Amino acid sequence: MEDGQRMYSQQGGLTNMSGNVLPQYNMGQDEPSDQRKQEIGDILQQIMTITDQSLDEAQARCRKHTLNCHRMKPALFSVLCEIKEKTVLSIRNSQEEEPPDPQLMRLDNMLIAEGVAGPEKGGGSSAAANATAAASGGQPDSAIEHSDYRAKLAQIRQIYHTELEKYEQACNEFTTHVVNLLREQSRTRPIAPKEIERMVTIIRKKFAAIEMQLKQSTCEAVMILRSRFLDARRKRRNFSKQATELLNEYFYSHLSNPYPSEEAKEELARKCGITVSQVSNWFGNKRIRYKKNITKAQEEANVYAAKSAAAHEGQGAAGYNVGGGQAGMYMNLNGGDNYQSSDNSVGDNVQNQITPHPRSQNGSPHDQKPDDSTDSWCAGAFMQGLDGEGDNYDGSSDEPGLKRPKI
DNA sequence: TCGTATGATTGTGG
DNA sequence: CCACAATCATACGA
Repeated sequence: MEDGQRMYSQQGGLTNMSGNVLPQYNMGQDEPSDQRKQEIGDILQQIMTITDQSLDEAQARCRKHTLNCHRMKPALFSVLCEIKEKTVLSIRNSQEEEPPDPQLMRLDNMLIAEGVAGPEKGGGSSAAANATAAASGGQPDSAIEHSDYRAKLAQIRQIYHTELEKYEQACNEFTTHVVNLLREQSRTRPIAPKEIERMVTIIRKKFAAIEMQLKQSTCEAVMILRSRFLDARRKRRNFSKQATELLNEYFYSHLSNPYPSEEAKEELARKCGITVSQVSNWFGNKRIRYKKNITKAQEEANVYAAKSAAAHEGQGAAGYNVGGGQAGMYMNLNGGDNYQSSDNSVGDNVQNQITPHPRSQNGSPHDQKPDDSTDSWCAGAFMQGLDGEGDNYDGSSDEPGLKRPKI
């Protein structure tokens, strides 16, 4: 109470100061300034002391009413609002304008890209499907995983949207509540509409932070889902038999140069229902494993050669008769006794014999004759005859005999 | 359950 | 960026 009084006495100066301000608000124009000061002083005193008084409800209502009805009230209200704005609110004001959070943008982008936060429910769903398809390269093999993935993603999306809605609703409810409260209080406290607005933005910001957390955890969930379902390494699927067949056919029919061109890869990918990079992987693996175990591969080569021959019956299969003399040929290539025929132990010997494939491949394999150069990828000479132009396995190649590989 | 096959990834070199 | 080599992680058959 004493404090209040002291402050009040200090505010005498303020009153004077306000006296300078008040005319701006067009108040009390027709009254002598002394009287005005007196009245303002009264009101201020009431304000300063009102909180220290214990009032029963009736009393409080009565006082409130008196205050509210006072003709000086609106003007004082404005002044106090202004002072408040200049002191407290301006600090907040300075922090208000901030650039869009890059983190939030990242999260938003990801959620949209993953089809979680799509434009609409339907759109989101198709976006999710697209994302899935893009990630898989449209591989029909893993359709089950994809539907599973999509279901899980839809679940995440559902939770996300539900939560978002909840937050939004809560935010709106809370905002309304606060606004109402402030409006109510603005009858007795100097609360300008601007301040209410500001409070609303503060609330929205708080809820935006919560929303961001939701987005973050949603992103995490999607990432986990992705890694679980779309990490092909973890979910390795063998290609279909047919696909493997096609790839093997190509490989063995281009054995002297098993480097399909981009177009050939695309074609193979299309035929096999796999991606181009899978085709590349396949050929990469095939080449390396072929080299590592040539004898076995040879047998396989013969199988495919025989198949091709059968497929092209009547065209003469002489060119595929790589079986009989093959081992001998290879022995030749490897200097005979050096070669160890036991499984998986050919490693070093073979590795030393083969001619690494040079980087430069001029054109598609279809453009290359089996023996048009000596830089075969893998001692390819003994394969000659297997290699044809495309599927033209007519065996009519009258190329000269075997070439000795570079050793 | 174990060994092998196989598709994918990683690291390296050109 | 591509090919290769090594390696990983899973699929699959015995």
